[in-house]
Parts: sequence; C-alpha cells; structure tokens
Amino acid sequence: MDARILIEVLQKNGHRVTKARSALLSILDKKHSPLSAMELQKLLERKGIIVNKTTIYREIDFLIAQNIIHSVALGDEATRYELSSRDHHHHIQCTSCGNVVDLPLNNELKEIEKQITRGTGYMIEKHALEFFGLCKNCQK
Amino acid sequence: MDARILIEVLQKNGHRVTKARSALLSILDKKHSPLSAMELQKLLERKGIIVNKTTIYREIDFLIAQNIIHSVALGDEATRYELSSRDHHHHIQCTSCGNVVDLPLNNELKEIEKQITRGTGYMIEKHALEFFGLCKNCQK
DNA sequence: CTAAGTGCAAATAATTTGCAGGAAG
DNA sequence: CTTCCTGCAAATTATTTGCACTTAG
Repeated sequence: MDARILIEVLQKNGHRVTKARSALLSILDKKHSPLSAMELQKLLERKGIIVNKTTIYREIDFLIAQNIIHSVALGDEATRYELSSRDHHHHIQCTSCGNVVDLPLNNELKEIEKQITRGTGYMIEKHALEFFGLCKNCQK
Repeated sequence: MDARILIEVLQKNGHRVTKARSALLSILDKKHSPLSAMELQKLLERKGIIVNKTTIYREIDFLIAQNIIHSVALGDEATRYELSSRDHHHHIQCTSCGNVVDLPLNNELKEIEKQITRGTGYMIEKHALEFFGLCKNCQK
C-alpha cells in the first residue's frame, strides 16, 4: 500500500492525518491516471467524505509542497494531479472522450535532454510528454 | 514572409484582413516562442493597434479554426499560441523567469508513437513535449 | 449594402484568499 | 490548548458570450 507508507511519512514529519487527507492518498494510489480537483472531490464524496472545494485545493497545495503529488497539464479545462511516487511515465488522452491513461515509457528522453543542455545551456529539471489521439472506443 | 503568405491565403478564402489580424500574423511570425492572449494584446498595442481582449480571444479562435495557429499548454497561467506553419518543434521554459524558447528537435517520437498504438490501440494524432529547467541567466 | 469584426459589460469556470469557527495531536 | 484544518463568501484570473454598433470588401 503506497498510500499507507505516505501516511506514515506524513505522521513521522509531524503532519496531521485527516480523513480527507488519507482518503485522497488512497484514491490517488488506486487510480492510475491523473485526477482533477473536481474529480478528487467527487471521489471523496463517494467514500462519504464531503469537503468543500477549497479544502481540495488546499490539500493539493499541501501534498505538492510535501512532494507527494505533482500536476499534469494536458491543456484542457483543469489541471490534474497524480502521485509522484509512481515510476516516471507519460499519458495519452483521447481527443474525443477526454479519458486519460498512463503510459509506461522508458527514458528515451535522457539523451535528448543532454543535447538540449549542450545546445542551450539550460539546466533541465523535468519534462512533460503527453500524447493525444482516439481511443479504441472512440474510433468506432 | 510567412505572414504575407498566410494573409494571401485568408483573402483567397474570402476572409477579411483587418489591421489586428494581419498584425497578429506578423507578430506570431517574428516571435519564435508561443505567446499568450495578453502578450499578443500588448504586442499589438506597441504597434499602435489597441483592441479589446475579447477581440484577441476571438481572433485566436478564428486563427485556430483556420489551422493557422495552435495552442501550447505549459501548465502555468495562460495558454500560449504559435504559428502552425513552423516546423514541428518543442519548447523549454525556465522554471525561474518563465521565459519560453523554441527547441528544434527531430522526430525521435515517431517510433515511440508506433509502439503506443500497438500497445494501446490509440490512433495517435499529436503529442506535446515540453522541457522545464533553469536558463543560463537564472542559474547564477 | 451586408456579413464579419469589435467593444463593453456581464457570465463562466478554475483557483485563491480572508476570516472565524472546529478538530487533531 | 494551540496549531493546523475547514467552510463560506468574496476576490482573482482566464476565457466566453450577448447585444448593439462599426467596417472591410
């Protein structure tokens, strides 16, 4: 249970473990695709945990500050978030239904990043690689 | 002049060529990094062309519909736009000053896209690959 | 002329913030 | 208890839309 370990770490570091906080971690741990603030709120609701949207945003800020989650920008309405403890991966979003799926890829980009640093002097910290297309269902 | 050609095409297709429209095209043609709605408005202003922000957004919609520009999502405040007629490329944004630079890269992703299609059944239409890091200046 | 372009004010939508009350440790 | 968490309402920011007016062709 990734979520359990994260909760332990939070406790060890003197952070409070609220119902919403631990439920969010277990939701993020189970769902293998990035979730928006609204989606997180709804998934909490299904567990019987009703919180204000403000709380969701503050919880997101907190978890980002703890390096537990990070944002994923796909260019549509809302920012999504996912656990940072996952192996590095990318996403593909269906341009019709909007569904997002994780894509396990190897580090094809390491060499490219070195090239870029050589060419531009930038000290690269991270990258975002997202794919877009029609999922099987929407091809019909 | 890329902008000139685009203007001719618009005229040929029966679209009007307003001061703002042609100025936007020449601005986008010159600036080799994606621009936000607000930046576009300000750059027009510097040319003495004062337009409402609404006009900027409507012009962006129009140019996207004409396949002349497309959006670039970097995950911060605003969406940026750039000419589609440019060779396919990517960007790197400084995580400190926010500056965005174009990166000419070859099609390293073609093979990866084929893999993804084989593995997931998605019919891939496009991808977004952005890099983030510290620019030379901000490393000091 | 006449459809397309434009400004302005108001509407949305995502996210942020101030403040006062409530709960975790 | 005391700091952190939370709700609520109001503020902010990016973008959209309705309506009446203006202009390019």
